[in-house]
Amino acid sequence: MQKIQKLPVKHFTDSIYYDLEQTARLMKKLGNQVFEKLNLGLTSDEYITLDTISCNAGICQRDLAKLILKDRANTGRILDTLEGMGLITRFIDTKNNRLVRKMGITEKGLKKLQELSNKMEVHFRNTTASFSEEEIEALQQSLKRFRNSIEEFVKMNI
Amino acid sequence: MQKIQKLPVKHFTDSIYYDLEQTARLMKKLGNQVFEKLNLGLTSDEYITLDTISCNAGICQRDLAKLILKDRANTGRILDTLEGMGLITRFIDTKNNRLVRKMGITEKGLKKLQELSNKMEVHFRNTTASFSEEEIEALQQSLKRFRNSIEEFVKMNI
DNA sequence: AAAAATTTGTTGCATTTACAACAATATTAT
DNA sequence: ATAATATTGTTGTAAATGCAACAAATTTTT
Repeated sequence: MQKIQKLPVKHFTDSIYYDLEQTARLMKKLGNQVFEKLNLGLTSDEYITLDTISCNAGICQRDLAKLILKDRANTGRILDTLEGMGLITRFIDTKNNRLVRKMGITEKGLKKLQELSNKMEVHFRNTTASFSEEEIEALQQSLKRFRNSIEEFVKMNI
Repeated sequence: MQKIQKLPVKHFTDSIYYDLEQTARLMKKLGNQVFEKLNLGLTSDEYITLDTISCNAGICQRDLAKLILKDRANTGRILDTLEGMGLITRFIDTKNNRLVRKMGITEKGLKKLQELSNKMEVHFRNTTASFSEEEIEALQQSLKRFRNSIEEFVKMNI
């Protein structure tokens, strides 16, 4: 007798899509609220971008866009802001024989990043207090597998 | 000796936030692309709303907003559209002695919903093919637990 | 009883976002 | 060699989103 695979989605609010989206939204909102409350001088998106640059030295804009989950246009705009604040520097370089704009974090940016990380540490510690490191790790692995399995079906225009 | 709990976040792209957001984004984009490709006459958000109404008869706008993950304003706008298409009806009722606008799906809406579900079935089946029902279920449970644990820290304004 | 706060939905606006079009350059195909 | 395609970043624009302000009604507080 053949095992019948039930459909993965019956109704939206029972689906994996709903759980994923709601959890992600909640996390994002929490981040935004913490940033607003602490009055740090950066939006959470700017902080995320700065952090990502700090551990991806010499990355180009397009590759950065993929990491921070924004399109090229908006990535450029965020970088304009960070550059204007003197937190990053941008320079022309080549990648695969093509001209690209690469960037790196400045001394000032590094200090800002350190400062913000310290200020936020305690706030974020609360949010995952009831989860062990292992549980979080397992969840991340599961999400990555899930993502990999659908990645091929999605046309990314970045 | 005390066990030292490592911080849950070192860098954004290594964090659970990143994995959640990227997975959710990918899923949403896939949904949008399928809807656009199949030319179904509804956006994916409208479909999701219609589906949610269909299994929550007599729900009011605010409660619906929480389910479809939009704020009250945008939920109202989506409902205007669906009502304009004749897929739902809206009526005044009371809830806790307060006047609210409730809604229900129409015959036409039900037919549309059925039609779209059939058309999309095959497309979504592919995307989770490499996952067993049990794995998906486990992931959903994990996400729900995670969500519950942070829910209290987030101020929802809906 | 009066005042303050809460619930619900709508309107308007400012921000964010996505997407297409473009320019410049390099690679690949014919 | 020429044309077609691909990569990268910017600009412009339309749509989506969130948020604050408002109105109407009810509940809670004083």
